[in-house]
Amino acid sequence: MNLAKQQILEAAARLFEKQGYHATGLNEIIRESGAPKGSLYYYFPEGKEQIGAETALWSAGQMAGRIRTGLAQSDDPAEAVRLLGLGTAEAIENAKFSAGGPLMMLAAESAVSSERLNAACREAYGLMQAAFSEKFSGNEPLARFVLAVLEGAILLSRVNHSADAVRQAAQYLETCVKLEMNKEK
Amino acid sequence: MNLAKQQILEAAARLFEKQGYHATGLNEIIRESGAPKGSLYYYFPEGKEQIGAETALWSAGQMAGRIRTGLAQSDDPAEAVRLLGLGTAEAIENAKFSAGGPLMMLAAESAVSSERLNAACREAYGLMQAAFSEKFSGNEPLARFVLAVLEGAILLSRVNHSADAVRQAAQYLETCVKLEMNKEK
DNA sequence: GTCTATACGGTGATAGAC
DNA sequence: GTCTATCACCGTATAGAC
Repeated sequence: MNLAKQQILEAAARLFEKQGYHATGLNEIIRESGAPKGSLYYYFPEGKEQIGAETALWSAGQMAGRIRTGLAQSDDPAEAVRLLGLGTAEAIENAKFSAGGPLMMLAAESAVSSERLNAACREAYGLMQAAFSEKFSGNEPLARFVLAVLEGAILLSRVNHSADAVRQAAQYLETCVKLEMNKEK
Repeated sequence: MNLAKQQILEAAARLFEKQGYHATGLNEIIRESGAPKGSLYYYFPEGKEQIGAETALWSAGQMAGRIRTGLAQSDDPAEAVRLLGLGTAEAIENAKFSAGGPLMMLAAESAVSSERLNAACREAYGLMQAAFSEKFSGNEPLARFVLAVLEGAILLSRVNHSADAVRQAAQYLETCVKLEMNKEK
């Protein structure tokens, strides 16, 4: 992918994550990106919605990678989830609670209003769910549950400016996953 | 509370829930509310932020009520949570996935940008957490966990236009709560 | 309490030069 | 590929009449 396009995408991701889709202006994205001002509509001819959609998918790819790395810390799926959660909590603190990636914002804001963005977000969450599902021997419902729990906990962490919700969720999740994975055998 | 003010608040709640805080204009709120156009800055002299903050708190009061009613369906906390979750899932379908109340949107969008809105959202979530905590003999961490799970599941339901995530979460949650409540005895 | 008019900045987007 | 000028529109907020 072209450098300027990539810069725009990453700047958009940061801004969407912090303040949301509608609160972020195109000018702001260009300013923050350092990319040439004329290149925005060159690389994203369909405008802001396209930027949102591509940001969602790109960011979900990143997140899926981090999830896989985090889950690789232990062979035991339940413990792996706990460790991933603890790592996420630390990341949230380092990011000063501008956390969870742009996907949460894009997903919430587009769910009812924008067909296209919504479709992209659905696919994006699918990528993340897949990263969990691999670790859970293909148990998709469990993967989706874990994903939902982490998203919810991250939301509360943003609001409370404290990663406690995520740390606690990690703890509870370990139990849930252990239980569910044993049931299968 | 004055009728016009109440109308504005409820219209704002609906719009914030559907499309978010920044995507909703003051004009739109007035149009939707049916309240006199001149009354907006009369009842909300501090403007949009005040509307957001009061909407968050009012809506959280409503939600806390619904949570209490839902949880009253069973004496067993674990089963009560499952029933509340199933009821929520149905409500989401009826609302055509414009779900979860305005609080989720307000919280996500204001977490980093607006000090005042963020404070209101924090308090609002506190009200909801309290409604759970009562049922869990004061177990605040568990209450917060359940709250986080439901918020996360609602987010995924919005994205996927399917209440499945909430139904499944309700199922998993019953197990979690049962486990945690037994541990205490 | 409510209304209208208005200020002023910002929005996403397009056209055409280079 | 990039820039600048410009578009029409919408945002929030205020002033002052009634």
